[in-house]
Amino acid sequence: MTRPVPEPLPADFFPADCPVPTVPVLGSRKWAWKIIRCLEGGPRRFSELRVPLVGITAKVLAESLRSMEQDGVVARTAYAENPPRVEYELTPLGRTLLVPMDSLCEWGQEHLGSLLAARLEHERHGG
Amino acid sequence: MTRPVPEPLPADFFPADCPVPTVPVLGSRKWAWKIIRCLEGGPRRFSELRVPLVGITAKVLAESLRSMEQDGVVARTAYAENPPRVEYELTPLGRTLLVPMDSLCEWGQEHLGSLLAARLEHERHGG
DNA sequence: GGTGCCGGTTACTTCAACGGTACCGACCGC
DNA sequence: GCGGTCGGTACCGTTGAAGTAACCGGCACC
Repeated sequence: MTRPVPEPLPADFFPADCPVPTVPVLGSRKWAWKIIRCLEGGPRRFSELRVPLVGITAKVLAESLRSMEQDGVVARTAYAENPPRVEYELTPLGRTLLVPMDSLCEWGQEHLGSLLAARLEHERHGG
Repeated sequence: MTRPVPEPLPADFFPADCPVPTVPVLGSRKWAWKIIRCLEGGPRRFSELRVPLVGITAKVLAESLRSMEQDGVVARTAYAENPPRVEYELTPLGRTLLVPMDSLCEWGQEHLGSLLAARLEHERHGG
């Protein structure tokens, strides 16, 4: 192994169209990925989503859905009925997210425990 | 098409050990994934990392590295030399993150443009 | 003794996401 | 007119990550 960091990293190591920022763009919302999972099986109503998303408030769910609608991954359909009915579903673009999400979930199943354990370890030691 | 949402989602749709929360746990730090990419090729020094991470400040880089060290994905080695030398590298656990990251990057290369375009679209109309 | 390098730290500010509570508008049945 | 359902909005506070700016200790070089 005579390959101990051959060359330094250049300032343009990340090109302008680099997809790495994808992760923080997508991952910043706490509930977004759970919502995507809930919509995987078909359209769901607002109050129907609140059942599996234990602990979410109406406000946060509405905010998350609006932002996902804005991103084009979720479609909102309001029916002029009474009582009101609103359905949310994944767009084709939203469905494409299932692939990387599965990959992340697979990682989580194998390694998330180690990571959280290490995090708790340091919390105990460092205070 | 007689399958329009057959059954409602149960309250325990997400099991306690569900890996979906992996995403916000990992994705919350803006620079973490870029740092991982920088360390992919081998150990790097603190100031060496600042070159490709255009715009990061020493404080944020130090914070990010500490938190990643705490999570067990990065290892820090300080050498008692002068001027001081500190090297950071991926742990085996950190290397396992390259797989889901590649998956997300692949998604980003195909679809991140659409998402950002949709986001800007709504900013113009609604903003 | 002054300057610079390296790898930081500290204090302060800003900002987005989250959480909690309260309330709304329409229409129904009583 | 009263309450209930559905799908929200308004207001307010908290938190955690990011950004800005200033400074530090140790040594080497001049």
